Amino acid sequence: MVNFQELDAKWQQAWRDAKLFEAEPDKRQKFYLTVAYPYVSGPMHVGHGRTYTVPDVIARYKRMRGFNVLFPMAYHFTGTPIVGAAKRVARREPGFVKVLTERYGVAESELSEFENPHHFAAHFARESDLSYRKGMEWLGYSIDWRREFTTVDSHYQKFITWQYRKLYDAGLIVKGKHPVKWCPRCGNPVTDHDLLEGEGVGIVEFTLLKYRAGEYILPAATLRPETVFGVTNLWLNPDVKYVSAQVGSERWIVSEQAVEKLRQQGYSVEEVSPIRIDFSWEVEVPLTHKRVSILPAKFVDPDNATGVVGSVPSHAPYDHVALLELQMHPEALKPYGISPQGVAELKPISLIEVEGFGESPAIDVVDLMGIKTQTDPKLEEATAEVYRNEFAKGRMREWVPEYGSMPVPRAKTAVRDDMLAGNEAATMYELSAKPVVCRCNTPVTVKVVEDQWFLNYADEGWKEKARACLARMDLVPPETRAQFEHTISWLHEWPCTRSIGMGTPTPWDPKWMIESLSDSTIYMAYYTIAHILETIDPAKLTGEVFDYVFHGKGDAGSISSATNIDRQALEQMRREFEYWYPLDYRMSANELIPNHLTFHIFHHALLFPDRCPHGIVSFGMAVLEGEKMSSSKGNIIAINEAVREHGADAVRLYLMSTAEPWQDLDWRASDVEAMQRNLERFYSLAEGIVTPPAAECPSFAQPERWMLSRLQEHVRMTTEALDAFETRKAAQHAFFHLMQDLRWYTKRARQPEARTHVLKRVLDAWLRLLAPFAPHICEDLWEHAGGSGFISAAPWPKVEEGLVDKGAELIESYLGRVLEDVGKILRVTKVEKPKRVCLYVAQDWKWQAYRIAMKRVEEGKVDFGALLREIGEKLKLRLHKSDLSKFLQQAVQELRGMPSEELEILETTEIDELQVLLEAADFIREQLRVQEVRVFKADDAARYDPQDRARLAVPMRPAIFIE
RNA sequence: GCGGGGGUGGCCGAGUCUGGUCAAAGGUGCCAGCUUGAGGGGCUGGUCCCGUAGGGGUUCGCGGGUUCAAAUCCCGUCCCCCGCACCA
Repeated sequence: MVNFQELDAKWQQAWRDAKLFEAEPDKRQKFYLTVAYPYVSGPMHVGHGRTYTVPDVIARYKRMRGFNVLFPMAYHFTGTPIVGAAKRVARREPGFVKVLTERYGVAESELSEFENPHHFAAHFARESDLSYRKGMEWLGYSIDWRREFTTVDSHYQKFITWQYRKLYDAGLIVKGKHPVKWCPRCGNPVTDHDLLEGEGVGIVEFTLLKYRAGEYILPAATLRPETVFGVTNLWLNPDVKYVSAQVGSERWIVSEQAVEKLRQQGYSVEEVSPIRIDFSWEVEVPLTHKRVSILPAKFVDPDNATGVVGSVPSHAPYDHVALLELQMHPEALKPYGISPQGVAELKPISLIEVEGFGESPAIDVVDLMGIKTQTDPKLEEATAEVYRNEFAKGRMREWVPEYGSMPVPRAKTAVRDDMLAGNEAATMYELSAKPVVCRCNTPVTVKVVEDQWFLNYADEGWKEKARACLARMDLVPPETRAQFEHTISWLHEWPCTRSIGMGTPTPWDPKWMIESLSDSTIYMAYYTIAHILETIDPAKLTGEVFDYVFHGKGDAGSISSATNIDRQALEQMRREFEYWYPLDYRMSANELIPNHLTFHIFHHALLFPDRCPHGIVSFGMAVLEGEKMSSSKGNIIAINEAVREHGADAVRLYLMSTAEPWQDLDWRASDVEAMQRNLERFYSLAEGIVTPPAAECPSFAQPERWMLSRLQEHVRMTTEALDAFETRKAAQHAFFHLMQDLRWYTKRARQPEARTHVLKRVLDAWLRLLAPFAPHICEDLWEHAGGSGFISAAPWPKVEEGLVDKGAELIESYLGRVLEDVGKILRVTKVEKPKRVCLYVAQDWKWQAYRIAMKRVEEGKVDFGALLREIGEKLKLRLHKSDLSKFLQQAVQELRGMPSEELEILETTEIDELQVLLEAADFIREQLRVQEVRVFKADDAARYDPQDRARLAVPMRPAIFIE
């Protein structure tokens, strides 16, 4: 049994000692690839294992192809989740603490240190046995660790400062306001990680339509401003406490609960006093200036927006049902002094037409769902149904002034914008669902943050640059291009600063931090100089330094004297950057295309216009036994545990051979175990090949020619696959398919010396093909086999065209088919122990006729009669026309179904069936476990053929007789 | 809804662009035989249905079409997954 753990450690140490992966600029062609650095909010799990093994395999492959490869790694600390996790420790949340202590091996006594986010992050980045650094080392990644950094290092912060100064100076950063989820008690914005309840809840924008009633304004909240043309009345809830308040220069009436929310959203709200609603008021609808009455409705929720709602019964199920109830129970109106007659006369006004619905979609849906009261919970669903259909398929009706026949989405924004412009409306944000509760147990609200900074991805000039960059890029898989293009068009202002979390202070407004996605767009450039920067006092890293290194501005001498940085260090950085950049391939998750990866393109297009990245490889997701993983809940397989159990190479090979990088990967423990066994088998097989002394090179027989030809095929396929990042396909050829061919060969081989020679030759190439996937085992076997140096630095095998032998392959598949046919017969006839197998190969005239037919088939249409005549004349056959015709019919049909490639091989190969079968007779006998195999020509008068089978013989298909 | 991707044998998945070698690679699971100190490992064979001669039948979400020929091309239809932002 192999001790993989020992073997892994041995070679990892050897690589370290040899500084094998420390990349320095030199004369060779470079290959620079990066993968998204990990966000370290927990241990490295098998999903990360896949993500980071792919670039390592590619890096190792490219190195063997002779490239000078740079593969660096860093850690992302920026943002809030790590801070959030530290807070959870500080609160000693039982579930979270349990995961940390029981699952992730954090000692109880250390917990207090984990209240510090830096400690928390550093622990999972480097310290823990489950950390990324250890995981990557244990997996044997060929990373240049000298360039490692974290995004909160002061050197990195200087780099981000430079980047954002540049963007700011380019006028691509704009100021604005935007709504965030906010915890009033913590006084902070909150993210999903900070929530006790309400994960994934969004923020929706309400338009407040200003209904006028004398001196008052009743701001009715709606998600659908375009329906203002269908308003029949206003709803207020008689059980709700309303207040009047001075909002700017206006006097608003809103629910008590709305006051604080309005304030948080930037409204000045003063002189708040309770007010009794007088339901006899009439109000004036904005835009249409129609006068409508106020009616009581229980469904109006004071906690939702303003607690004032306009009624559009034709298009809002709630409104329709509430109105219906009032019309059926006029007595309910009495306490409010409302005339039942007026209510009875209210009719829904239809203003949107929707295919597949009648006059009023709301009424249709309510009827269909059998909803009777405004407290029916099904109303939510009905509302969603109506909104969805109207938004997707609806058009404004012809009669609607100005907006007539407009599609609903356009009318919606047009009406809103026009009303806002005319001060007939205002905007208010609200959570899309409730409750949303902060971890401090306080309900979350929406706050409008003022003077937020945005990256202006809406800038057309910038978009154009990004598009130009994208157009030159290689995207893997190519289908992602549409997604990138779409994202570039659709992306607009992105809030790039935050008030909480870790990160770099915004250079011109240090109370803000650069947000985490925004500080991870060009760090690939940073890697090129990271190890040199480390030797420099960060205080000296002015903008001029980076201008020189990245843009070649100024000269090293004057910058050196201005900053006191060693001139050589400056020049070296410039050299490194010029050598390595642009980046060759960037790898990341495909779910990041809509932000991270597209930002990456935008920022490069602007800051490194001449050094745009060459390509992006987008990865699929990873799941665990079909289930999603979550590190905060602990239901993950830590990659380090898997490596300890199965060895690095089994894990690597498993991850690479199960799915292509862009496909989703499902980690299945039982399959990983199987892979480990496969590798053990491989190891002992290889040892068996290595051990015997090398044999002289005798002449090759058919099995040898076949094996060496197959090897070339696998070399070719593996190479092509890796060039296309198809790790799965590559692994299939480099491991499984080659293994299978080798099994066949060992059965087929007859001469021991040739066998030893060929096996050693195959293994030499095989180890190198497999080295990117299973580097530890391959190093070990390489050493045993007497290979020179590290296999990690050995040249990649080349296809030896001279060994490609399609004829030998044809013969071997012919043999395989004969064997299969005999096997089939044995099975069907249930003959247990056959005594004798006789094979009859087609007589010469059949072959001659076959070859003529082959030519005609290759030319295209076959005139059967002409073919029959041609053959008759040429061969001067003395046999029944019907025999020839029958044979030809079958032959032509078979030939027609043959792919042209195979037809060509068949045509150019002289194959002597009799000879082939005679030589393979022993082999066939062994395989079928029969006593005797006899081979005849079908027209051999002396043949043994008691059942006259021989007449069935066809070229490439001998007749068979079994006793 | 918008944008992107996908539905293949017990399971995972290749094959689809460029129609024919496709009853459909490979892995895994299951069954049988051999091997071995073992029910563990290795090796060999089988694994849609029927068949005592290499054959036939029915299959690649569903329905239709094009073609000598369709898992592959076209039309329709159902279902699943991912992203839709201020979050890594």
